[in-house]
Amino acid sequence: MKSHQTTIIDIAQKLNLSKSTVSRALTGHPNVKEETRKAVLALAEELDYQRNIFSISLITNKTKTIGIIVPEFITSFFPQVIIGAQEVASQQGYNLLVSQSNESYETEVANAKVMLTNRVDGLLVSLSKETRNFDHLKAFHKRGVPVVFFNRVCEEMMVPKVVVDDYDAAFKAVEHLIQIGKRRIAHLAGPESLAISRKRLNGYKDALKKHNIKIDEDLIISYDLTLSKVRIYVKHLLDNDNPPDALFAINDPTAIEAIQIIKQMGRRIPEDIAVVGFSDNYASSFIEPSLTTISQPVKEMGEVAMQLLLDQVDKEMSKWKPLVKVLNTELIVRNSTVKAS
Amino acid sequence: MKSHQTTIIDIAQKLNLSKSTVSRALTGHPNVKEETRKAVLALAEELDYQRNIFSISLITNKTKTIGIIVPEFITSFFPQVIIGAQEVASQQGYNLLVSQSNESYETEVANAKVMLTNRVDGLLVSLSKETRNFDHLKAFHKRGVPVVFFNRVCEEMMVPKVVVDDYDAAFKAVEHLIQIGKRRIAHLAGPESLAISRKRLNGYKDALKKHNIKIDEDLIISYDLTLSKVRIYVKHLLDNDNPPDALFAINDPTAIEAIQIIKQMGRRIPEDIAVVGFSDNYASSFIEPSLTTISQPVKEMGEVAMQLLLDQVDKEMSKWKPLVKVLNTELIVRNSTVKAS
DNA sequence: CTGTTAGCGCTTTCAG
DNA sequence: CTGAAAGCGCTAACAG
Repeated sequence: MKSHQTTIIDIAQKLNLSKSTVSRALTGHPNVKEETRKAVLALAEELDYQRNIFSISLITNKTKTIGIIVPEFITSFFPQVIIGAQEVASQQGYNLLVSQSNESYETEVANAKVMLTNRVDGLLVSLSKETRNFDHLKAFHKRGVPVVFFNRVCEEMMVPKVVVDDYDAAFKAVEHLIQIGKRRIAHLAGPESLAISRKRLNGYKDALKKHNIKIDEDLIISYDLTLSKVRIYVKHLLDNDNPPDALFAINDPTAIEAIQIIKQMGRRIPEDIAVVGFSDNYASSFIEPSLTTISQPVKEMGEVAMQLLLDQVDKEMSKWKPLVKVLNTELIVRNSTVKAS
Repeated sequence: MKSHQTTIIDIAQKLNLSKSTVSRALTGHPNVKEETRKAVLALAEELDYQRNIFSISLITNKTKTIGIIVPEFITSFFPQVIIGAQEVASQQGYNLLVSQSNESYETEVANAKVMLTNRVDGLLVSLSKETRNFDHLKAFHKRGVPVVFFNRVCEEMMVPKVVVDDYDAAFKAVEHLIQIGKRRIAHLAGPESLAISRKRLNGYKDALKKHNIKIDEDLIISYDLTLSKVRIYVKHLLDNDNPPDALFAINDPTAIEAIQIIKQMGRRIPEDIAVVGFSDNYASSFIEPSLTTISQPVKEMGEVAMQLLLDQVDKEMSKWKPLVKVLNTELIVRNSTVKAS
């Protein structure tokens, strides 16, 4: 005795109606006698009828589902973006298929394939740190499925993107360090493959230039975001004849890791070395000392990205516009640079 | 010029074969001449053919998709469970449809509906703090879709569950506080609707009983997990003639919040008041003082839950077994109870 | 307002 | 080994 799903046919038979009439009643088509409609709706309710999404998708070639691929959701950044995206999507009748690449290119490709197989109507992506080839994402365009990037964007694809002004934010962060009197400012940078790494690095460099501080390449360390490696770099920087008096980290998890190591090494923050992060993660306000950082409007980022994407869905490809939205950032000054009095 | 998806018919025509033969070649059916198979596979590759999942689901009534509903993914707990679940699922050819209830009963119901509409083959759930009615989940059973709970389980449904021994873990935590000399131990408990709240509360009480400490109901505060309210309760507890000398919090986010407030109030941790949490979140090791807590095998929880679920999928309902797996916990002693020497 | 018919793309008998 | 035909559940013309 297998459980049978109620179908339109079941309802049609019991009510002695044609399938099409039942279908019309169920979909709110005008040409149905009020009485008939009520009878159908009542029976549908009673039998717990549920439209079969597959037959509909088979006909319409639409799924009302948006895919989203993020690098990770251990730190609070991406989850909050997802919350924003989720909200906008469900308002407009779309579901979200969420997956995480785990910062691996291979997994990202696999995820993309799943999205393609499940025929998402659109795709939201923030790239893994390893991604340098974008064929798996271009495949969506070949199929007429719009793609929108956020945070970690692909520069070679002309599609909508939602970012913050990473250059400007980094500039602000470093200038802040200079203003509190720091001169030897180190930068723990991200991998060059990511545009955000390059932009933040440029902001760092230009802030130094503006204040006539010579750029010391020894103070710039580019790493692959594997947190366990931060220890090596921080030790390398501090166990030096001429150690830095400040550290600008590519992101908050890196900064938090660095702070712990600096403390273990017995240096004072911010007196010996000030620290600035990027993104204002959940933990950044209560690590000790609390972390000065750049806050990004995370939820808004998800909302805007989803809206940009939904604006493309259902439009012809030729009408797609590669809009780039730049959201505002804010420097949050905390104890890792300026001690509370 | 709309983009046309390659179909079996396209391939059949170009190769002058029947649809069925192409289909057989594509699905690895034995009765196909090697030569034919190769030709089909080659052309499929060339034309970037992709099986239409809807027609298949329409026939098989399966989606190879598992749904998972969690209360939130801001703290690191649930994301890590999801990672474990994801891994097991994809190994066995299943995709994951992730959604979060945001601790709201209504949203959980809406999410469940989405899962039902998308015809997931199985559902993994950790309940929202508000959920007291389970009709939206029982609906899955009516449709022959298996459900497995983890962490926040539903006691009235006889389905597989993956939990830790919350009673025992709480007992261990409180006994640890007693062993370091604490006697007035407060408990910031979770809402009564959640079984984990009740079990941890019982563990707390029984540990006190075992050591002949009278239970003081004034020291037990049950709250709804809204972090912003922790301030009120901690103040209430400490601004007292006879304040507690220890606090056992229902979970780590609560404990972390409490620690910050206790510090702001100028009390010393652990001398004046020791703090213990539950779950070993990402931030717990680096808050200051670092948090003594109960660690749960989060990733394993996801893996086991998914395996239990997949064991039901494809089996007849009559053969489902409501296994309950209890995973091991470990007390992690850190500076919030015992100062590092 | 209602019924009939023809598919959406695929798998699965049943015949060779 | 291959082909023809039926049909999964629904919608969308086309006729009344």
